[in-house]
Amino acid sequence: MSNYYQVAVNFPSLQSILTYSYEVELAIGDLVEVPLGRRKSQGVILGPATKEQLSGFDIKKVKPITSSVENAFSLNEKELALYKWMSKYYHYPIGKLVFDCLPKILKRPRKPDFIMGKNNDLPFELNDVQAQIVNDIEPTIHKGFSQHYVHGVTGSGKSAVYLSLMKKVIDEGKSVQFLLPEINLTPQFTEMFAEFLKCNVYTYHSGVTPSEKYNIWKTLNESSEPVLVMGVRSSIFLPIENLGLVIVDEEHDQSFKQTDRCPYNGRDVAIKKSQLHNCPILLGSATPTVENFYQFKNSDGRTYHAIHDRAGGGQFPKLTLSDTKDKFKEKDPAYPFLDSTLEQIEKRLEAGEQVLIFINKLGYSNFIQCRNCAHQFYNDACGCQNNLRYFKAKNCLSCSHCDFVMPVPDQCPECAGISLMNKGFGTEKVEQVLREIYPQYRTERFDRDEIKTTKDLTTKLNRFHNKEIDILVGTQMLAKGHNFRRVNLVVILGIDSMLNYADFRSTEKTYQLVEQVAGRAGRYADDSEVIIQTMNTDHQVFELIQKHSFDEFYESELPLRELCACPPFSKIVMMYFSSRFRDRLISTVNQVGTQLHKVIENNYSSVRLLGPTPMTIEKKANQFTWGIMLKSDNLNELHGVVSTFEANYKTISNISYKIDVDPMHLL
DNA sequence: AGCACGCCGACT
DNA sequence: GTCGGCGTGCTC
Repeated sequence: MSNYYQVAVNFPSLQSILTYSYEVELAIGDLVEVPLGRRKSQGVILGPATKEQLSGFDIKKVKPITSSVENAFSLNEKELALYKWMSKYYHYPIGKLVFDCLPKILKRPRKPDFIMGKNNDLPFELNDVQAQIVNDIEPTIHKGFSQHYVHGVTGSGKSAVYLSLMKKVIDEGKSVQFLLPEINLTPQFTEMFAEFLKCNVYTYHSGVTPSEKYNIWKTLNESSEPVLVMGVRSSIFLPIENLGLVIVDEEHDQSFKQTDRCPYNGRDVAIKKSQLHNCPILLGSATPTVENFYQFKNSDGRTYHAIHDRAGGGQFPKLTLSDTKDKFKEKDPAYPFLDSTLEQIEKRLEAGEQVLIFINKLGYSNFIQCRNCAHQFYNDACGCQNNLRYFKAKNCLSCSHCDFVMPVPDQCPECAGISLMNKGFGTEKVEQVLREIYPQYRTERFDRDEIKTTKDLTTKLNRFHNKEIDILVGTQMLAKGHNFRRVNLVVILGIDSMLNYADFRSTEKTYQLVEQVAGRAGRYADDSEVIIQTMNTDHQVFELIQKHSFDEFYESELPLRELCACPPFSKIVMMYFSSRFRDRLISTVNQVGTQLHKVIENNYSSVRLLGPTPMTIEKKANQFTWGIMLKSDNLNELHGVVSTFEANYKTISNISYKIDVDPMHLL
């Protein structure tokens, strides 16, 4: 007599749950190998198949499970519950989700590397504010699920709060999951925690090999010893027994959102996970997302804590806005620097200090153009409509949306003119300009082009710390987590493109960037400065940052969000449709649009539909993409619309779609 | 997603 | 003739 099971199979269809039989009894969560068509696939047992499920189709079609996976590899109840929740919330097939998130299964697990905690006593006393926060949160450790927020300026000592709470949890024999962005996961940070905790500390990030990841999974799966797991978003899928506390540091960070496959937000999955494990979660940031600021200040069952001052009494840098309107021409040798900015840079360099320059663009210029016929270079290969960026050292033009690269031609392909001009600037140009103006100082770059590996990163940072570099020109890579003792001046260039970006979060993102950048400077001096060159000197966000009144930015942003029915006042789902054929795509999205309008009208009247509209870059890598936006303050109705769509949508060849719940970027 | 089937164009 | 392009359809 064989048993019938519902198996979530690793294949990307909405109906990824199929029925299989097996002679031996299997448990829920067991991983198995199953025949799928003419090939094999992996699956996870969701449960026994009921009579109704079996009566739905010809029972003779049910195939037997090939084998259960070796080493009794099995998901526990809580892991499965988390995957089930994600599958529903993100409208993503469960079978594919599980095998996307799980490390690759290997034959023979070994003991993974970890740092042994030293359990030393904390060598510091918490200050009053920190102690108050710990005292407020500590009693909740025993009381099941609860949510807490620490909003602390850079340098305010959030880590001391984390550490104190972690120590208490670990000492009680429970485990801690600590989520943070890749860039903040430094060995020093990890070792600092290990120094004071009575448990093994595991780190989990992109540098950890697949076999090591599997070993960590397996070790945690088989042990219930208290551990600290410090990891990036995907570490949330590690099975941790006896979880006592979850911490998400830098909660606002974009890198918690996965962009490929299932577009989940690790922070939100972490909240769900702590709910399933019935333990508290602590989010922290110097620049909270507007959503969480609102949630934690306004709803029951959540606590919000603020640290307004830097721990050592350090000062905040002065913010200077320098107006670039009509100030310079692009052939000016100092472009894109204002004279006043250069004066300040010089002053700092002469005093033996170092300087940081931020630009959120790579390369030498945004694009090049023929002086004679105004010809511009586009990406003809994949049809991206945007200009190709110019990289001077590599002498090439490259597309920022795909991997297309072409050499710079000697003459204009239109008119054979030989003079090409540069428009806009990036890190490479800024580096060159500074090297020309200050040959006596060492200027280097810190961006994705220059830093390819973690080794490059540490080498560059060490050289900067050792003052082998005077001026560091970098992208956002440089804005996170680092402290530089000799830096008291930071210059921000090209922020206008961020501010003017058509996204309801553009002000928030600008605010976060400036605050984070300001956090890099002047932790150790009292005359530090951040200079922002901008054409929007009168933008309110700068005024609010200048005043350094902690909450005012949020208070000013909320009414705007309410007015446009944006988060936190509504939830958003984006539906993207892509195809190589523009006409087929447009007729499909229009059809879907009209049908969804009817669905909304009949059953989900709280939902608003916007679009269909083409993506800002409509064609990318030979694929056209259009989007439909759904908004509602009623999450159930929003899910209802998406589910109705999924139930009724008939797959059309050459058209694919993707659902993004709680998107980070719109179009 | 794979993988096969099947239906058309252009090669030894 | 048949090799291979990819459009279509299915997976318990």
